[in-house]
Amino acid sequence: MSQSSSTPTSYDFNTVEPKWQKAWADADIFTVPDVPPANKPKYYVLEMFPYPSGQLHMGHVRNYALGDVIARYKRARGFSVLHPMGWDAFGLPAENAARERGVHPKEWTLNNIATMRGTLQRLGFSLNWDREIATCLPDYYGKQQKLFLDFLKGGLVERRESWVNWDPIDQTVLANEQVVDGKGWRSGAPIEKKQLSQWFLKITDFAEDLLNGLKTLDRWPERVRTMQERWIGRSEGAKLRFSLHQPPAGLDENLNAVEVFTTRPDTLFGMSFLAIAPDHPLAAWAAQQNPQAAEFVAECRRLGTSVEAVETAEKRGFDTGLRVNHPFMDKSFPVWIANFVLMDYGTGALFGCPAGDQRDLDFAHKYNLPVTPVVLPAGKDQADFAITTTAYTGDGTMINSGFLDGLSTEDARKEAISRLEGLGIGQGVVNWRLRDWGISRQRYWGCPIPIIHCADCGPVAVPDEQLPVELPDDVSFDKPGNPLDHHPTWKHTTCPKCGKPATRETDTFDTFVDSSWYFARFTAPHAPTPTVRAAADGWLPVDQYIGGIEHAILHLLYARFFTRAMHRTGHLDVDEPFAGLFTQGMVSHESYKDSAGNWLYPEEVERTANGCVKRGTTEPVTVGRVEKMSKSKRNTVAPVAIIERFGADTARWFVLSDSPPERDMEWTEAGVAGAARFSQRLFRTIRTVAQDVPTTTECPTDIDRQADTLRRTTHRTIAAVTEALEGFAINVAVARIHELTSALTEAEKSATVPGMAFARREAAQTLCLLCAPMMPHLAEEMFALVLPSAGLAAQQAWPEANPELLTATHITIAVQIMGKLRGTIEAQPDEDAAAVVARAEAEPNVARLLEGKRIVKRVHVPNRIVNFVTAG
RNA sequence: GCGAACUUGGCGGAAUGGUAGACGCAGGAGACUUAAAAUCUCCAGUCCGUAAAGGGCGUGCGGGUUCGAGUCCCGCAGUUCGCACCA
Repeated sequence: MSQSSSTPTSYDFNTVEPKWQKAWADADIFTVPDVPPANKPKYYVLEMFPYPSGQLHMGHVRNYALGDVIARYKRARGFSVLHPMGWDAFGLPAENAARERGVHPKEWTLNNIATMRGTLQRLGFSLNWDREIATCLPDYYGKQQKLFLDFLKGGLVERRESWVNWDPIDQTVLANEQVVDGKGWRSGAPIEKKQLSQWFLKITDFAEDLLNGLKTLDRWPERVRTMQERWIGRSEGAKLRFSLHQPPAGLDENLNAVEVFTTRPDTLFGMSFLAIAPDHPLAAWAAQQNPQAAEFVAECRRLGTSVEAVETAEKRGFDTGLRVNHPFMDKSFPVWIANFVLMDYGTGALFGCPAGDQRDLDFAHKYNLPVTPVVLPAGKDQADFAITTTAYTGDGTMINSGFLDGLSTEDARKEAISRLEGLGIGQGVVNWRLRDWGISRQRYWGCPIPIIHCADCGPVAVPDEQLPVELPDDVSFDKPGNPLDHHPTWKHTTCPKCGKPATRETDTFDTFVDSSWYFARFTAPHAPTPTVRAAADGWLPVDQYIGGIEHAILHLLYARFFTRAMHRTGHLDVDEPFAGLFTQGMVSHESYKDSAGNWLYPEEVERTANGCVKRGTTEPVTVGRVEKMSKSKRNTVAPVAIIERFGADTARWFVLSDSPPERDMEWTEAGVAGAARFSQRLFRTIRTVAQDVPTTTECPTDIDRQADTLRRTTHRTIAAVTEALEGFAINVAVARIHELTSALTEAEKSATVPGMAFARREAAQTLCLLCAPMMPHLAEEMFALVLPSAGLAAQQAWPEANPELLTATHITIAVQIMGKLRGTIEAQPDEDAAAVVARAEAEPNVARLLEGKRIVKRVHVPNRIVNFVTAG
């Protein structure tokens, strides 16, 4: 069979994809101005920017394909769409590469960025590349330093001592997750707790606001809001001071009373001990006095970081011998150091009421401390009520509680607080689990903290005109510790205040700082100030943010905090950065092991009739579980390899096809092949229309029923795909496009009936535009065949469904008896109810089954069902 | 321990309280071909029945609401995720 047309016989993505990418770039259609145009509504689509680890992986492809669908769809719907991309480019892997392979972090990072940018561009994402930023470049991090100094002026920054995990070999601070079983993850050295002076951002200033703001985020997943709510952790209670019962001589006066936080001031009469954290100042004093106390404290610290210590959770304590006075009773109670008391929650001290708290009860049993029930549950008799193995934490009536006796738990709480306030030793307070954000890191590859330390003036802000404080390039990684600290000259400078010799802060920011405001920088990425108000206020908030659930708490909370802090310091005018949040699932794949138990890459495995073997051999391969793609399990598929074999559109189409975007999806060879097959079939179908039907075809007034049916399918598909895209049901949109494609292919058989030429052309043009958000290159190629003079598909308006064509020409109505399907009948849309019910009753099978039965009710739901309810 | 989500064919999944299983993958049968690939057509929850007609059973399990429940309510189980000694 000869193909006389100039169009190729199959869709050749290798030549087509670069062609359209160039056409988009030449037409400059993804660029938007810093200030959103007034004549169009704005829409800001943002995907979480990647860490430049080396290669783009499938998770990125899924994330960015999803975002691109939204961006292209919204553009077609008439929005001015901001869709930028950048790089979260500071971080430890670059330093590890430097130590392991001798590559400079900057070179390593910039090379990775170049590689990954290339892959993103080959995928044809509709990004505004002029806005690209990399957090490791002074142009970005210098503005971040400015923000920090403004926060400092605004009272949102504090310097204070704080406990850190110190790795004595690597000479660095480790995050909790880098400490494994009490040892450094790289060095294996036992980790020490050390106090360091660190910078803190006062996120707790906004605790209430961050909590309340969650209520306004109605386009966020419920579970993310719940996680943040718990993380912020508001609890109401009281703070009160217990004075020491005979304070020992020589004790610091500040330690003469111990302040505790409690949510249950009503249970004060059930107290049997006071417990303090091993890091509590009074514990430190006890440790000085008593070697056994010192030993206990040291042991708690050693176990504090290990996972099993938390899991085994045995309550242990050490009696200091000190005693405190009860605020309401003429009694005193022992002060214990207890391993389950956390220094960084509340005040680092609590009063133990064993009857009302399970932990306190376990502790009391272990050390033979008294248990006094103070809350009597409803329906229980005080005479035979006792607490044995389970504490009672619910509400009830107060007993054994002096002036609180007989009150409800609720009233007792209020009464106890008012008495404490009356005595001047306590008050009702709100306590937060959220703690201030320590941002100092002893690392090289991060944003330098713009502070100069002067012996006379203390820490001094670097003056604005000296920003950015740039990282030096000439650093060495041959010694442990922070290369900035070892650098021969970098840190030596003069004090901006007094002019005397001084040293720079050599700590850098936590990299979470970098990602806390990049969405704002994207609105004016080259401005000399961190933001430009008209740009930031015009584009923000991000209308749709898309990324992984793993950032549900920290990144999203920090970004919400930064936005408020930037608002307070005048850098922008919104409080919530992300109006809509979508969390997409992971990409997973089967895993494989050879007979020796080594992991194999998918391309090393071949499927045969008798199972899987190592490619080119007969060595059997064990097929393991479907798991998240990871380098360690080697169950990864490289996007570049897929693009080369199948094209960008096929890769995009497949990651969007089967699974709903919020769920995990499995990457399969068969699935990609199916996607590739579909793109070819779609192309052939559209090309056939382009060849068969002249572009000038008009809709004839007299149209055949088959043509009319195709038209209705087309318009119903428009409505269905639109609805699916609006609801992020991309897999459903894909299914509807499959259906219209099949209908159009089917229509080739009746190509000559009246009206079919027009119906086919309409369907073909519609298909091009409907699939354009997902397969933009193929869409352009097809669109150019169908409507050669109409310009780019990427610039067309989204198709509109004609309401008159949204109903089918005839409808199948289900006929039920007692809710069970017994037959179907055909009906006109909105046909008269009586006629439909009569026809339903006459349907042979229905009539047969209704014989001898009395119909007590006929339910008719127009265009849907008829249901006969019978009796007897 | 606390909290949340989820549970539908061999698989991924679809379904405003109204014909459960759309669409895809894998599978089966056939057409085309010397053959294969590609492509196309048809079949396909399960059981009874002759692959007909028809019927039974079916959305994790047990109840409930309703003319009608995958969908709403109550209880249970399982899976996954998050937080985890939070006073």
